[in-house]
Amino acid sequence: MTPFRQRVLLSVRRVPAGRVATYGDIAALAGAPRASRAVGNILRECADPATPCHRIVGAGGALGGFGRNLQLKRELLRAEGIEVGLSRIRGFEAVRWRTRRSAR
DNA sequence: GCATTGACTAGGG
DNA sequence: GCCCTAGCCAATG
Repeated sequence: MTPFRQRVLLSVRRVPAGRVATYGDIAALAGAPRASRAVGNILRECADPATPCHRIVGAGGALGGFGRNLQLKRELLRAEGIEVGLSRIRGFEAVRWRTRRSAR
């Protein structure tokens, strides 16, 4: 478990239910605004049950990925009150989790 | 230490 | 709105 990875997972846990954050947001909270890609690699494992990795989406509301369970990701988000289109979050800006530091 | 990979992003066609 | 390209980063072999 590398320090960066811990910061990323920690940041993901800070996202409240019913809200979503982008890989870039998480990267920024973890201290590396440009490491959105690396964040994806870390979430790819998604081994920690305490980490709501399904709340992390791509910029602009793109679903992103979820391994072989992208379908599940949509259901989880939908269950939290987030409307998901074919490949996008509906009302993304409205449900996007924002804080002083996550705002670019 | 270099090369490859991937749940990314912004910009252009 | 979709496809491609070029940067960017951490993890892995």
